[in-house]
Amino acid sequence: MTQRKVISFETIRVACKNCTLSQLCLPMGMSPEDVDRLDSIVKRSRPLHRGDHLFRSGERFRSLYVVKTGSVKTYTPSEEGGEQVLGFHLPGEIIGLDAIDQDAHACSAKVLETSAICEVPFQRFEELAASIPSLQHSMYRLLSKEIGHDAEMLLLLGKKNAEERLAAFLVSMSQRLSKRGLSPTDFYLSMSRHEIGNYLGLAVETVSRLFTRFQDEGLVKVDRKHVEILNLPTIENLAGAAPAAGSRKHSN
Amino acid sequence: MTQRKVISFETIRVACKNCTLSQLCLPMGMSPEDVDRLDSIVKRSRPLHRGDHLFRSGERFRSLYVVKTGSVKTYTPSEEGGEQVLGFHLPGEIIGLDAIDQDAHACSAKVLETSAICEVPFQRFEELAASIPSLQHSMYRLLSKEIGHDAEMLLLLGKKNAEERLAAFLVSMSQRLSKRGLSPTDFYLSMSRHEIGNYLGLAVETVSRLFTRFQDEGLVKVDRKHVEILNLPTIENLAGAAPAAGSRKHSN
DNA sequence: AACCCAGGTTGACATGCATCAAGGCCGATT
DNA sequence: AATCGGCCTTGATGCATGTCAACCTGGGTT
Repeated sequence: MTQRKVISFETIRVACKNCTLSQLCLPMGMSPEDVDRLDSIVKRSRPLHRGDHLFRSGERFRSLYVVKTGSVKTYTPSEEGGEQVLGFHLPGEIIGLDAIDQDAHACSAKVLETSAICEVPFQRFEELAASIPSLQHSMYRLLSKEIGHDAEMLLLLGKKNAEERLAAFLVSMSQRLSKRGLSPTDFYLSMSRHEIGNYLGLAVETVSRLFTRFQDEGLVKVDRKHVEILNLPTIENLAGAAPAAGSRKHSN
Repeated sequence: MTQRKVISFETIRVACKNCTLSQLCLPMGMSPEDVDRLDSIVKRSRPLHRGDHLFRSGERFRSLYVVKTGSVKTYTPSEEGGEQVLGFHLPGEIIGLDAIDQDAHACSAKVLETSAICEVPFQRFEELAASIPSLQHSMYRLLSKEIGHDAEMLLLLGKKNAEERLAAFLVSMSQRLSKRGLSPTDFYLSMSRHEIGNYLGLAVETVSRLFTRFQDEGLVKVDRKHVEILNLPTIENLAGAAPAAGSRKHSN
């Protein structure tokens, strides 16, 4: 986002310790020497473009990926062209954790917009982690956090109605972007309505109608991919567990 | 299940290396000495009973739990008594991985039937793992596997209809039980229809109707909690991604 | 500038499943 | 053995959301 005019190779290959994401990425209390060691195994490639794949389902697992700028979606391609979107990944977020177990990727990762991605060869990382307890623990937490996040999605898909799902989606985007120092109320969605619907278990048409409704209710202002959140508290309420009063739905 | 007539304390406190679950639990290639070290940190309690809690949402995270016999459900209790069932845990399966990140349990774990549970104090385990690479790697895989499993559930809740969900549930039970050396086609469900419905994002009534339908179609024989699977291949087909031909549902 | 087209919106309709309601079954309690 | 209560089943009905279809819109191409 904030980039110098002259983009030299050096600028792109900014070290972990200078990365704006370091506080998200690096475990607290890692010594400067350890950071250098970690730094030395991280690969940084030239920017990837919309449609590029980080990896595809079935490929051998080699590396984890960290989004530096841009965004990535992960999805499981199915037989006849259909797919299930598993998640959207914003700067500071890690991709590929689910592949450790089988030593192969079970999902594909596609870049949604021009993005900078760090690649972390897992085997080297694992060796490094073995000698840095705080890194080790950090890795456990990362994996654990992913599990916790998935549990939230389970609740969303299992118990929430369309309105609550889209509200939760907007809140999630808002929170994650603001954590990155970006505006929590004004942002661009890099994914299509189609992909949002797929992710939330809704039809495209439903997503579209809900955006319209939210706008009519003065909760947001939407223009194509540009979203301005006008009334975040109300949206947070909608997203929250509480189903509309009088509904017995899923109180089972 | 297969238990000696005289259940002495010694019998219950069977060491990891003699545990029938050891091949599920222990990473391949751990030396006997390392197994002993692991063994020494595992606590084994007297059997727990239906309704007992391993832990409750909000409690400080201290230990992981492994089901030896019986079954456990995890769930997130919500405001007004409602809950979302996150999973059912059978022998050999681990509980509590999601709590590492926040150092606190975000869900509760309740025993569904008389069960034997191993408790693994996490801090000690982490120290131990740091010095045993294969254990370390095994732990990563465990966490990763959990993430992969959650992704499957996401797909189930996001894209499958009621029939596919119940079929997938039956297939999952069948596979997991058979991996424990139990019958893949004849078993007892320790959870209620209510809990199954909650887990699958369906109303109790729908679950009940589907069991009836499956039985009418000759796929299963159901008597209360006792399930006999008569036509596993067909059920596997139902569970599989493929939605009924002609349906555009969720091909988005 | 005219065209094209993918993505998005909107309307009309269909349906799967939740909801509501009533009754049945079985184990527990006395 | 009679009573009770929890769990399960079955039937009737309604609604949220998927589906189908038509149109709109803006950006890219020639």
